[in-house]
Amino acid sequence: MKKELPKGYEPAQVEQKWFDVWEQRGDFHADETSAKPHYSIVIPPPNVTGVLHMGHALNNTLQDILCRWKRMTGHEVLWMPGTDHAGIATQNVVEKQLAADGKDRHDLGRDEFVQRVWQWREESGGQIINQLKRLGASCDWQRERFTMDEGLSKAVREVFVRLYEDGLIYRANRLINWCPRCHTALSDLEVEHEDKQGNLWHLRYPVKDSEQVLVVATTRPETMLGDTAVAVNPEDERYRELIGKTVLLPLVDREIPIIADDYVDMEFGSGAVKITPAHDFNDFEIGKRHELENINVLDESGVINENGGPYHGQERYQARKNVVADLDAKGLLEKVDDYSNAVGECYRCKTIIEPYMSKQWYVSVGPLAKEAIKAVEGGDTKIVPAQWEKTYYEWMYNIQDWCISRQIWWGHRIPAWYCDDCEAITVAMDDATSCKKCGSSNIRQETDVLDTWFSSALWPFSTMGWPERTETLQKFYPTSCLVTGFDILFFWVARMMMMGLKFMEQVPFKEVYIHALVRDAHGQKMSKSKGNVIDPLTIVDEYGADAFRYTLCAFAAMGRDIKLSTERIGGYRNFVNKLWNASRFALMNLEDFDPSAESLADFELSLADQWILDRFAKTAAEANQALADYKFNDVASTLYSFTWHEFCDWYVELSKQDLYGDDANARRRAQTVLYTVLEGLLRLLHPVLPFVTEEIWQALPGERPCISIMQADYPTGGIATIDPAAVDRMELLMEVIRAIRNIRGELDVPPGKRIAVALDAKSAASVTAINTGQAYIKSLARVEELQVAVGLEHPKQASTQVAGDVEVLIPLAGLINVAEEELRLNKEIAKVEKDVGFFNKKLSNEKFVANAPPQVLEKDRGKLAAAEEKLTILRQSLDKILALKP
RNA sequence: GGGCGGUUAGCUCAGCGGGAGAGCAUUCGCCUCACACGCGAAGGGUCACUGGUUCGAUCCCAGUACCGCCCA
Repeated sequence: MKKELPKGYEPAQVEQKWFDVWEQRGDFHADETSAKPHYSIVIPPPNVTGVLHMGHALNNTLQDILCRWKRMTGHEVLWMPGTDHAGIATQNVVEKQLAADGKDRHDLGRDEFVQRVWQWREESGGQIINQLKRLGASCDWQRERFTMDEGLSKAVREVFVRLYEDGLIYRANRLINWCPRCHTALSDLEVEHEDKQGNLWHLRYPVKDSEQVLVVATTRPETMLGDTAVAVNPEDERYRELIGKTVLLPLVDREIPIIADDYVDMEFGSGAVKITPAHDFNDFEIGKRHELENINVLDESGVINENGGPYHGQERYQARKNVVADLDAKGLLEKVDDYSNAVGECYRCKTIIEPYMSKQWYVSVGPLAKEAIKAVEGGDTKIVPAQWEKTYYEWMYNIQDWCISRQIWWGHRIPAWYCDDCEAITVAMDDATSCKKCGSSNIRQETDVLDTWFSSALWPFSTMGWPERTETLQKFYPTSCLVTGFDILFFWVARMMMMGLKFMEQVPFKEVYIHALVRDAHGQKMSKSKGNVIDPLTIVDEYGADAFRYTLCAFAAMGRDIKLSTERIGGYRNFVNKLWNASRFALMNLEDFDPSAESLADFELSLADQWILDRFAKTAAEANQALADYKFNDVASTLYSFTWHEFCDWYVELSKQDLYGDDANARRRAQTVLYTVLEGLLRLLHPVLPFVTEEIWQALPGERPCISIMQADYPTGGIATIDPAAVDRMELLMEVIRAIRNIRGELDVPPGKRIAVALDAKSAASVTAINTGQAYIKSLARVEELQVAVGLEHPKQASTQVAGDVEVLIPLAGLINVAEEELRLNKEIAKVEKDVGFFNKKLSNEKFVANAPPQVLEKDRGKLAAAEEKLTILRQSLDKILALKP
């Protein structure tokens, strides 16, 4: 498959082509009967309504890097994909469609509405799956699951029934968070708190049989319609006389007691608080303590109900205005302050929630949390970075029972039946037809569905076929790793821990890697309303999936948010192109090369060969370590600098001598090394850059050992025996080349001009090294004539630079401006003087010499000696230059 | 109110006990036969502040200031 690669890398067709091949061939499929060690990850299932955003892109790129890496290191990899039915979010989408036709879900009825949602899902749900594929996600797509699948629904029901039977699921009438728009209860986690600028109204409540008024402050004056007490602190001298008396609640003319409770903060406002047990969580607790009545004044849409007297039928904020106006008219409004406080909003529709009395289903999470805490403490599950463990514990220790019922239609309907004859509840695996207690068939099923997060809590085992004891579960559970953002640590990770331990009796994952959130270039959270959203697919179109993946990998440093800028992505696009062009260079020079006919061991490797092979070995080792440690940014930077600054900048240039020269053996040797390093480099890069590496790898000469690069072995270290002394010699040569280039650059010697260079080496070893590598110097530093010897006679007028123990001399002879050379030398001397001063000071410190470890001391002494020698040479050169001046 | 994180080159960020790093941006020189999405060279930082530990602190500890996030 020899072919000419285009001059610039064009990602679009390459990506599409390879993804189709991989998927159709089943390259991502996990085999549960494989004897290889397993590695498994379950995808955090995106909402079926979701469109790919930066968070998904980061999350899935990291998972894909891990999966591809593990696949190449001999593991049987299962990356389990799927989507979440996203109860409220999905129901909202379909309700919006209905609203466009002037209908609501009640016009359709429950069955038809649910049918309609399924239909929506068939037609337009799950587009995010195709978007993930565009990123190159190597999930086992044949196994794609959906939380409302038959199998997963069965798991949900099994879990519900067993928790109920164990007494861990119960019903209770409590205050819950209610979304007046979605018409459903929400768990505490589903409420987002946002600071809002509002008011604090100070209301006057007349004390009965007295001229006195009690002033109470509130941010929600309309709730006064449901007040059932006024509370003061028992220690508060101001009100001691009033405790036990009553006030006459204005507007509704209800008599309510003045009570004493420690909860009341004497410092806040007037020190007297209105108590509305049915509409405030704190008040609810106080109400319980004092056996106060709960008067609910709202209906499920946030409209004042019949308990609100004259305000009946008014929407809550309209009622607020009216209540305030009416109180003001009666002289009962003391004052209004500006006040900002945290307001709870529905996480799905941003409507301000109301604390609302209602009967809901709960999971008693205490016993489950206990196990989940133990599992992390005992190290069965490791959280990376470890700082998140603290957050995890904090939440687990303070966990509240989980409200799992939702008053919507899209979701897993709670498998409980109420008997109209005896009022017993029947909870069963199979749909009940009669009451378990009295046998009556006069029963009806609970209309509520379960919280979406209930089913996702089971994801790691439900997707593998639980409650059956499947082969998949046996092979791949517990999963190896979970990759997720910290925003769903509680929603999802904590609950998977609880459910996994309860039902599988094993942790759901051995490690949890928590990555950062992606923000815009200024650190702002990306949101539609701010208009700062960068669409991942647009990025993929513009820069290619590989470049985008590399960017995310490079940004994914632990413990910090990611500020994404398109400039950076452009930089990695250039990187991919660089790799592409280096490969083009290689392919052009490997046309007559047959890798199966050559072996590295057959050649006497050049200095450059040994150097690059040494660097490759170290790079491979570093990459593996960084991947094992989830240090994705280290992976990216290690591979970047090897590819660009070592392989391209140096080795490719160095190899040209041999590739273009007359020595056929040298050419074959260089071809072998070039091929070997490039081929290995492609494998090293493949987890991050799957598309471009496959494309190039397949274009390399010779036969491939396997059908796709993704099945090839991941390099872990050396591929040839290297003489460390050869590597040192190469590095000296490179230093000499840099020294010559420095002079050329600083003194504006035209790049095309070939010059003469004299090298005065201080050791025979250096002379040998330079003689061996003189072709490199001539080529890379554009040198015409090269002289080298120990104690070489210096040209009369020369520009000087020092490289190791080699004095680099470029004869001035009309080339160089004396004044500029003086300037350059002075600059260099100043630098080295600073070094000498630094080390002198350090080494003359007796305490340092007495206390520092010997290696440090020795190293510093060596550095001082080198710097001093360099300084001497430079000063001598300066003297010579000055002597030239008129 | 409780907790966590951040403050390093103009910008975005690595590093986290032994002479300050990268990418982008900047300056200079180059269309050198893989690549101008490129090549070579260069400039640029009291590592927020104040103390402490140490022979030695950007790095460890304490405090201050300012940003950001999570939970109530």
